[in-house]
Amino acid sequence: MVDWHHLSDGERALLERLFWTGGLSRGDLAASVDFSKSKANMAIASLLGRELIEEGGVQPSTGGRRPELLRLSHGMGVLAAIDIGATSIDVALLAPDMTLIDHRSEAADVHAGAPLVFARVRNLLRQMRERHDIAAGRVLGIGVGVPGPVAFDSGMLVNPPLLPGWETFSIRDCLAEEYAAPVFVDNDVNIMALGTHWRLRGQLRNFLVIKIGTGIGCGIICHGAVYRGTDGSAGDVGHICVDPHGPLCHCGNAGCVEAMAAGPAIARMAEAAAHAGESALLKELLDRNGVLSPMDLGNASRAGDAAANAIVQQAGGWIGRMLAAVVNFFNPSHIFIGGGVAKVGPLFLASIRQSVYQRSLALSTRHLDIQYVPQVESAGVIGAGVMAVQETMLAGPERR
Amino acid sequence: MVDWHHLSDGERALLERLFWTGGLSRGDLAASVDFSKSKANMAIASLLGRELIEEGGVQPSTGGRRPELLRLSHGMGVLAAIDIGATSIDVALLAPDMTLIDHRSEAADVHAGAPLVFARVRNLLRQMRERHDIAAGRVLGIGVGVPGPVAFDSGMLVNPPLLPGWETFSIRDCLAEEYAAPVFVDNDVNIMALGTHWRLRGQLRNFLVIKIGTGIGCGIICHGAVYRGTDGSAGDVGHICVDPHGPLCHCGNAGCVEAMAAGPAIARMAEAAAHAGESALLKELLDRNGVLSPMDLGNASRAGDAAANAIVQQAGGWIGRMLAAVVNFFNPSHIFIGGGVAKVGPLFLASIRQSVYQRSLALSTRHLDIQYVPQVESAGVIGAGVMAVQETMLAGPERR
DNA sequence: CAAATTATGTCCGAAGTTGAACATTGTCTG
DNA sequence: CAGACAATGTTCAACTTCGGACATAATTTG
Repeated sequence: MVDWHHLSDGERALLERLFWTGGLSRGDLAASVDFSKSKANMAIASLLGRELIEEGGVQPSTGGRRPELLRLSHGMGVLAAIDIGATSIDVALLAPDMTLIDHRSEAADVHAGAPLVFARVRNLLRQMRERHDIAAGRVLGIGVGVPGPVAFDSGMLVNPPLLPGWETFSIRDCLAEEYAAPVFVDNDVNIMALGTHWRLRGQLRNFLVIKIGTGIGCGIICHGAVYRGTDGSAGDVGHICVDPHGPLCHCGNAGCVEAMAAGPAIARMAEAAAHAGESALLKELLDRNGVLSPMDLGNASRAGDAAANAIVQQAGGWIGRMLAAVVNFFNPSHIFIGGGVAKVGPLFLASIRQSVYQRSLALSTRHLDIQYVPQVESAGVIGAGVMAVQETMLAGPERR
Repeated sequence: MVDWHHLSDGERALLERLFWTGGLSRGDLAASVDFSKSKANMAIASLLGRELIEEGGVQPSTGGRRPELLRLSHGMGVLAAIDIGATSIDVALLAPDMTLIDHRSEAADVHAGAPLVFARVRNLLRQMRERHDIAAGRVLGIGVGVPGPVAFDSGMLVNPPLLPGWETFSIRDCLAEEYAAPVFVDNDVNIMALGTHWRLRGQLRNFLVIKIGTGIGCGIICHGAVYRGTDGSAGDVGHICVDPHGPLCHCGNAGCVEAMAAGPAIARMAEAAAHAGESALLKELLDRNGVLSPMDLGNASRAGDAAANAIVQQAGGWIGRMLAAVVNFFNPSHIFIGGGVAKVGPLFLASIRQSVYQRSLALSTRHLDIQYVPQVESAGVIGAGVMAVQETMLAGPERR
């Protein structure tokens, strides 16, 4: 395997720039890290010699000699990315520039327990490696996203409501049996935020990624880095109270957004509307499937169904109330909304926007942009891959 | 004047450590910035030669030669600190180690307008300088705290509710007429947070300082630095809604904490209780002064007055609801509560604590410490002084 | 008081950094 | 298509910085 340890600070800085920009010419690279041409070239030569970076073809000229693109070398190794969802597992192998080598998404029941789920994960990874002829030793780092609170340093889950029993299972140790590479575990929203951060090329300094599904979580990028808080539980916005007189939440308090506007709450409202005969369309969808999903509600909403629209607007309004509090406190430049419930469509986003802009201070919303997470397939595994690269290659040795 | 410009990165790092620690021996200093002894000694010699630092006496031995303390030299210059309150102005001169050279606190009416207020500020500063024989040129930096939202880069106020008309006045330009030193302006809560951060020697990474007075504001220290948000309005927690069915706030929305638990709301509740005959003690205090202050309410509460206690608990409960939302989102290690309303006493703090712990997630409150700001006189001007030092001496040249 | 301990000061070969000259490879113009 | 021009890549001798070894200094301990 290529030796990517023992990097000097300068070399690491170059790798970091290449990772975030996707590729630069020697001149641009030197300028972007404020190195002299000679210093930069020395480090570049060292990295080229060790095959950590490679030349990636000449770019169009801007009036003189054409610059030669430098980029992270595919030969240096691969990253393994694992994204555990409430009902699915995604496993992928990625090159250091975050291009997908292989990707499998499968339905899975997390209630089967962590050992079974990770036995499957390891199987999938092994199959992928064999298909592409990649030895276990060539895996440089492993990133894992899980739908629950994680103590980042230990990599252990802490009282995960959706993953009962997982708090005693060490994902790190399980994967260490097969891989020497370091394993980093974080919750799915931080992963999503990190992936978004990378896709935006690290341009934004302070933004939020909200994931609305069975629960509601929030990934925070602050000063350009993932913010995890003191106990790693920052961004747990699902239990922010938006109505003291609201319904009781399973957490014991009343009026949590999660109890009023997350997937289950929305489905319940839709089913109630269907039973009450407020919407023939929802009734029809309910009778067909036995349950109503956010997608069903979205279809009804897009078809102009009045009852569906009312539910979507109400849910968006509650989310907006919660976000208004967060915006007043954090003053982010952007909020990206993702998760299953985001699929209910444009009216949901519009309702959230209206509610936030109405309730937040003018100064905080002057430049605030609220939009859906730019959906790409495999967003989860890319975020996990970014974390793996960051923590293994780009962090100082003290983090390894 | 001493030349403190043109510092190398290494020298700046040493100064920064000395500023935050208050003084270190050569060995400790070298270790704390991870320099070799030779490198550190070279920089130390340079700084000593330019009289930016000085030797401050030997410390007790720990078994061998006694270490010689190094500290920022008083001779390098002074900082000017200005803290504008709603009804008072504080002006001070500080040494680089944040010891007070002189300090004046005066009542002032900010409604008289910024030009008049700052004419007085300049007068006070000039008097102080003359008394201590300090030329204007020896002022290294000026820090200003104001009770309203500030665009940090421009130093201008933005739609300040408490300071009408101030948004067109440039504090920076006004002081530049007399001082060549750079001027930094920030809102009073950030200043308070920065001062607290310095008093705790920069130990805490993520914490909040809540100021409850006429309004409610919050200073945020995130990743060890003041977090101001995208538009500089981060921490504006006063208009977080804690009860959608609550009373109308002057901001146009219903149920803002500020409308339910800040100084005016508490006074109103206390006066209502007095008029309703619920408390003889409050009635007596009201009759004596015509109004009721947080201090009056605190005295009644400490005397065991039931009506006063009920009000204090109610207000603390609302503050706690707001903080619970913020804690779920931000997961700080500490929350410090200050401002005039903090004077109502221990029951207020207890009510806040109870409300927060009840409504926040267990994981977030496991290590959470909520207490009053460790009150020292002149906390405001010290915070402003810390900002001045940080932004002038310790920030890279690109910030100046 | 000798030996051990701790802190500080100095030196020098090794390693890193730099700017500027030089080399290379392209475009553009007449 | 020659020659001017422009951007990029490479080399090198002068210069700066570094880290460890060694020397010195002040105390405590036995």
